[in-house]
Amino acid sequence: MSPKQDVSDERKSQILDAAMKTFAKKGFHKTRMSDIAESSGLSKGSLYWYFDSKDAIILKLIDRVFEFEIKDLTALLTDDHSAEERLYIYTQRGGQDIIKMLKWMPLIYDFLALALRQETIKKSIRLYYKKNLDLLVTLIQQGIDAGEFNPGSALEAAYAIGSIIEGSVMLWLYDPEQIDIQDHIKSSINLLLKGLKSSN
Amino acid sequence: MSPKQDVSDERKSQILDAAMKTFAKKGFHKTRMSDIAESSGLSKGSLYWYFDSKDAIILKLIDRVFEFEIKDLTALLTDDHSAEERLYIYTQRGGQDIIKMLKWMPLIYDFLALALRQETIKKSIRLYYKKNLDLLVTLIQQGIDAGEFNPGSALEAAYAIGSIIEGSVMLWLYDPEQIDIQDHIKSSINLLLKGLKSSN
DNA sequence: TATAATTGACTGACCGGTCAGTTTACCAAG
DNA sequence: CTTGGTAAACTGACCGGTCAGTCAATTATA
Repeated sequence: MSPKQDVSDERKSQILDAAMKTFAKKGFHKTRMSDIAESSGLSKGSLYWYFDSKDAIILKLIDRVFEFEIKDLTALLTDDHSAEERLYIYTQRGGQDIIKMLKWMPLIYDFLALALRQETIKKSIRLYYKKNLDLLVTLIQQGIDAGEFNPGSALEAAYAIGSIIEGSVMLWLYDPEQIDIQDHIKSSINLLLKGLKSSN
Repeated sequence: MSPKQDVSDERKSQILDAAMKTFAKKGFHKTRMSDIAESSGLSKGSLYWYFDSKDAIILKLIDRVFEFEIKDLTALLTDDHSAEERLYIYTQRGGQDIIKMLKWMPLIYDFLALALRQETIKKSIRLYYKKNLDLLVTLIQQGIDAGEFNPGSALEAAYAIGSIIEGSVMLWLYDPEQIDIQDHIKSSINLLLKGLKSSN
């Protein structure tokens, strides 16, 4: 029997929360282990009780951020709206998620930059995109099968929609005041859907 | 009269070239001033003769990378192809440029991450996007005026196209083997153009 | 000969990681 | 309900490597 109840899960997430905040504000390099310690309410020594190194914290955080929460999205595949409506729902949800993530975006870009240099991290991100695209492909294929969309490559259309969402985030991030990202995604997708549905 | 001919421009670009290579490979933090010195063929002391600090080198490099080379693109606005053809030319050129830039992408993502934390850098990037979008808006408006495209917001369509290009790069970067970015951009733009031209 | 350009050994601040020691939580024996 | 034993949890002063930046000395050029 352990002489104490296990608090390690709680501590670990305490540390990760603190690290996430500090990394987002200052970036990886400028964040000191002592900053994380202070912000987590623990001591530097304790950080090393729960994590092997600063890098280990970063890696764990990447997993956490790109952990794929697709559960409520997969429900979209079986509900009874039209494919077009479901695509809208998908993109609107995406937009909302992104707005919620605004304060973490600097951190996410640190991760993306890191990923371009480290194959392991690249893989998690690839997986993340892949799962999103797969869902889109299925959704669009359903629309094609139902005669709602023109026949054509569902994959290509999915890439187009995925690109629009990713790219919109990019443009928005550097000018969040100017741009209403929800509107912008919506009108872009609208144009695209016209293309998907048009008869010529 | 200066007793020597001025070599400072040459040295500066020597240093910036070396820094760009090393930063792209290792990232800002892991790059040592001695690395840049070695790669530039100069000594560490000389770096400080031409630049005040490591940060100064980074800032200068950002200017250089996002320096907007729009000259040959503005020519597009006045040539005699159809708006649609000119849009294709624009996006194909974009694709080509991006492929050329592949090896610099990690560096560019470092910049983008930095920009989200530093207002000055953010401004250069905002300007970069703005100039691109302005050109697109003009191009599309010409298409609308010529009756080639449906009337509608040229700005919205420009955002859509801009997003597609940016987003395509994003998806491609993390899976460059799988994706042919030129094809992907082309088919996405195609779908969008169908939307722009469709009558319903 | 004057000055611009260059060098690289050196310095000192900084910080990731360590560890000897302390506290806490829990349990079993008295 | 003590008390004492035990191991987990926690602490922060400290260590040692690292590296941006300096500068006295040297070399090249006009």
